Amino acid sequence: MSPKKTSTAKEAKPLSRIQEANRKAILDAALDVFAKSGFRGATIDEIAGKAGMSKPNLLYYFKSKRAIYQQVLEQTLSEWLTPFAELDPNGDPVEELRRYITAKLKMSESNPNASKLFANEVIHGAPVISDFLTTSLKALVDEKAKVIRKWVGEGKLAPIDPYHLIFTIWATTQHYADFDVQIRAVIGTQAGKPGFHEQAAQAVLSIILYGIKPR
Amino acid sequence: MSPKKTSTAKEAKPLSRIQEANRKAILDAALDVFAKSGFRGATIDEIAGKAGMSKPNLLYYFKSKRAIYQQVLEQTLSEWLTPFAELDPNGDPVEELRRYITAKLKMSESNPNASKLFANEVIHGAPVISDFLTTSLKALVDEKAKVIRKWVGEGKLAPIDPYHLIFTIWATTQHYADFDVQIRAVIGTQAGKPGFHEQAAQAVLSIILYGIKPR
DNA sequence: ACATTGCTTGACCGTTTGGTCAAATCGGAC
DNA sequence: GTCCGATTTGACCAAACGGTCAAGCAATGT
Repeated sequence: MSPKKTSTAKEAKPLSRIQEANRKAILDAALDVFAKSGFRGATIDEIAGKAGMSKPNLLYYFKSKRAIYQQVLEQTLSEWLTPFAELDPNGDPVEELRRYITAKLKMSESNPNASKLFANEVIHGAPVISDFLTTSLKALVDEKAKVIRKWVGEGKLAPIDPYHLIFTIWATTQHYADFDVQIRAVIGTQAGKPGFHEQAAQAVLSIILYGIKPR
Repeated sequence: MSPKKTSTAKEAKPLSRIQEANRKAILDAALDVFAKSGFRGATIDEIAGKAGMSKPNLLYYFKSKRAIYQQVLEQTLSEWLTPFAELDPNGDPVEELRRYITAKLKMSESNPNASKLFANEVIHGAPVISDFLTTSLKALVDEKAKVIRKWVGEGKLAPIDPYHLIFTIWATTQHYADFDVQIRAVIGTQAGKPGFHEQAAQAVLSIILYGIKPR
């Protein structure tokens, strides 16, 4: 709008260069620490240390531990849902879902902390994002469920419940991020190897697309 | 020394009636609290309160917070894996897996706290049970993977990687326990209704057995 | 009745942690 | 250089928490 102030309640601050850099450092560090230790287990000191500053300095940029948590969670959520929002009603259903599942698995590999942060929040009852879940997320899922139902109606997908399909995709893809320690413990060395995540994507896709009954 | 016993290191204590009752009350309360708040977020005071006793009294039965956690985790783990261990190599593969998935979903419904406790532990790097994961669990999974591979070899299952199939089943079934808050937020009122978990089981089974491609 | 053992708790301690504050330092505008 | 606001931090505080301890209470055997 204007260089002056017209916003409802929040001032549109210019955000100096150093502010921007420090806020980013804090949020990056916070994602690590919150994902590793949960909200309660994380300490401001550790986040500050990882961000390369003192605790009071961190609190100069964010007014409380909760404020950092909220910010990093919010930021993570939106990027996490991007590929889901991009499911194209006009594309080929199987191809769209294949793309989505593949993208989600790649995200779980490249940024497992985002998944863990979210999982932790939800497991503990979503105290911070329950509003978001019942409004924005629900609306988005309802919309995509309609798309899937349309695909089913057109005979382009087997007759499955769209919501449970979405849950199944979320569950399987996020599992590779959230439970990576368990997966590594169970399958041993090969979990870290380069081709592993492609193999996982292949297997998950195969199951979800074709099932396990012999064909 | 001891009156008679000659056990390796631990004495086999008789465990009086009142001890048994109190230990059980503590472990039940601890499961609730640890599942809700995680290890770090849980407080001895809250566990003691829920178990109907004072904090020092609780510490009379368990020597530390960690000791309670270890015990409740251990106990939960074994019962959690029971239906997996019961996969019968001589049964019909599809029927065996259907039974397993159904049982697991039922457990997620009746005792979501067990699932949440475990999920929390693993997400945070499995500090307490990583030994268990790399030894007992790995051995069990390896054994069952062999069974699945045999089934595939006999043409009774489509050619899928057994480990990823197991992970997929774990992921989907536990999702209904760990993310129940999100599921309720997204699908609204019908999540609590009586038939819901049967419907979920139906959908999950349909996807894993037959896939989503039109047939 | 008494003693011994098991069970329970109020009061307390040391540490950790979220958050504050006043003072010091930095950095750009003039 | 000088000034002024932005940035940074050492020192500190209050609350929360895990754990201890000595003393009280209950139960059981003799």
